[in-house]
Amino acid sequence: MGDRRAKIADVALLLFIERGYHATSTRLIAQEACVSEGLIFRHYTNKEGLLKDLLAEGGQQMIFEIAGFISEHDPKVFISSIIDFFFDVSEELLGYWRLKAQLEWIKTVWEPEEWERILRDAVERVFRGMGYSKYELEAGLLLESLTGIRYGILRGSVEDVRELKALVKGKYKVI
Amino acid sequence: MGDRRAKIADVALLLFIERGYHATSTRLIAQEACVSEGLIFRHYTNKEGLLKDLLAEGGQQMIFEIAGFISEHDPKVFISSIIDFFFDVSEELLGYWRLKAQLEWIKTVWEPEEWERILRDAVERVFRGMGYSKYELEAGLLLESLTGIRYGILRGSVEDVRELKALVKGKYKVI
Amino acid sequence: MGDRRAKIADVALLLFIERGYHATSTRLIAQEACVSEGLIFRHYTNKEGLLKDLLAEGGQQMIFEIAGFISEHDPKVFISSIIDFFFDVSEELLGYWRLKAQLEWIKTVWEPEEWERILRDAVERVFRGMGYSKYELEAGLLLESLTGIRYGILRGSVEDVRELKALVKGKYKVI
Amino acid sequence: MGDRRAKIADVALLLFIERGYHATSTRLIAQEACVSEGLIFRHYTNKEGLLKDLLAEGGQQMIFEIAGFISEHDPKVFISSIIDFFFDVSEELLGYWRLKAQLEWIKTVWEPEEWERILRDAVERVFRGMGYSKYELEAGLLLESLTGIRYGILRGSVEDVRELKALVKGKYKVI
DNA sequence: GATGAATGAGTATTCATTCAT
DNA sequence: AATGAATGAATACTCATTCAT
Repeated sequence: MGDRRAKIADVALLLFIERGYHATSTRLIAQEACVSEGLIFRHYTNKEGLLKDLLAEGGQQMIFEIAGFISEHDPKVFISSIIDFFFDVSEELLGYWRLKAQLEWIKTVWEPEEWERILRDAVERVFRGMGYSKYELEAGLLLESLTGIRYGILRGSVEDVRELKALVKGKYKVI
Repeated sequence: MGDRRAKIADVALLLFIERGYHATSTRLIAQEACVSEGLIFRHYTNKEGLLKDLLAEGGQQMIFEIAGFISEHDPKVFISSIIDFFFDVSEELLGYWRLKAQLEWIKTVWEPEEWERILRDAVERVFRGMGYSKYELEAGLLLESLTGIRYGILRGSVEDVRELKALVKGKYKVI
Repeated sequence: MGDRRAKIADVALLLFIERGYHATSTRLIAQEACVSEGLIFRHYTNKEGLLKDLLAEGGQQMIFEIAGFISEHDPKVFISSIIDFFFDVSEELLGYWRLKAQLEWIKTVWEPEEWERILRDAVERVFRGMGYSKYELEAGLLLESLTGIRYGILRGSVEDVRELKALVKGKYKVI
Repeated sequence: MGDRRAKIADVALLLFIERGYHATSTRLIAQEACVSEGLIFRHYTNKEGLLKDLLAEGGQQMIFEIAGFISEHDPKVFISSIIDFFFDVSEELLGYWRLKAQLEWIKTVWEPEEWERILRDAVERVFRGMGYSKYELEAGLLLESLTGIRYGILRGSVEDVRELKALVKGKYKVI
């Protein structure tokens, strides 16, 4: 009953995160999703196809979230928003982040996702607008630092997320 | 000739990084190391044992590198050193970083390595010594940001490493 | 549109010949015939049932072709006709021949088809009528040789079919 | 104990003949050969590799058998020998013949084996030496007919092999 | 220490077939 | 008559690991 394809995707995301993509067998996915193993391959060409689908969907949601503040004109509001974006990991996208984090290190050459390029462009534009001469460097620093923090949050090594966010916003004088 | 065990370890590290731990077969390791597959299991109980050994050895080297600045009393020198530590990835430890990055996201519960605890303690101590009231938060911010930057360096998303380091040192007024 | 059953049969025959019976999936048949996979099993109980149907239909056509000369009384005309029959593979029966050739070697015990028995009986009768003492042997020689030639034609190892036919007819003095 | 690789090859040949290449699973081969399924793939890259090996080995034996009469100068002896070659299927090569017969019809484009080319060249040379103007045609007729007869023998449709051979030799006046 | 043949459990994927619609 | 989602068993092949030598 209902959408088995979605069920497969949900279960797969969960398992990929827990055990890693390679360590998760299609048999396990099928068992946990209560479907036959064959059904996975009717809905997705490949195990890799299933993975890519998961990543693509997450990427789309990411772009949607970013769209909310990307055209903000007030630099202070923009920077505050982007800090929120990295600190407040929505339940929905939590899986995507973890999956991405896991896969990023396997392929030798890393290719930024679309949303990452969009974000970097926007941050650079804002910093240039604020008169920074080294706006690219400043953008890089902000984004890499925020990414590091987000990884810390995902990993659980950041104890007080709210306070840390306040600290970062303070450094950028946007609170 | 000579130390086949070391050859196995070297090759394994390289392959684990390139293709991922799970996607690297012991057969491939043996082939690339020009030894028999059986020999791997004479030197290491397991494929997992080989992995753990690699991580442990890297961790030891990490502690050794940290030891160079951990007891530094001058806060400025200390902070400058820790920034150097994260920015200047020694050729030798590059593999360890990549391997760690890859594996960090598979286990659900993340356990900090010994060197990570040592480092955090030291940073907190220094910040407290400098009179920061929220020294733990400041330590967290520095470490997560630097980790993010290091990941950025590893994956190639930081264009000008030297300039970025100068920028960070400038922010902490240690240059 | 119209006769989907026939469409399935046509496509199946083609694919069985090209790729072999076992290497042809019902899915592929369905795709190429532009019908759903399920429909195959409405019209034929089995994949094997489909195969048997194809063979049976070919066998019937074979009998029909043979009927044209089987009751010929003049031995010269009869022999000439049977040589024509083996040399001039009608477009329609080409698929049947190929399919038969392919399957003949899989079952350990080979059972001659009805048309093969009819043919052998007729040839033996004619040779006996011509006064051959070893008419069975002569019939066997003619039929096995012609079968060999037909296989040669099918696989393309006979370069000049027309000339070879003339040669054979000459040997039997029926030209 | 002993040569498991040879055991695998023997069993595989037998099964391929009985049930057909595609209908024979590697699992079955392993079971019948009393080895693990994995071992097949240590000795042969592929199931197809195993098949090719079988065919290649048979082809080599074929060339060896042909070598016995290929340089015969007396046309009568040569023709007599080649007829023997097709009529007296050695126990050892029986499997090869059946396997070849089975596979010949699956691939669309048929490529003659080395021994087939050697044989055809030799027969043409002999017929030319005998003064036949259409020596190529005569060679083709002999070879295709003999192939047909051999298939008949393999299939069991030739009742008295010895007598048929005498009949053929008589036609070519080599007895 | 070192080999390489051997294994058995496991892998992703495909198969013919069924069945509710 | 016709579909297409769904299945479970089977497929070729790979894996980490063992063990006699």
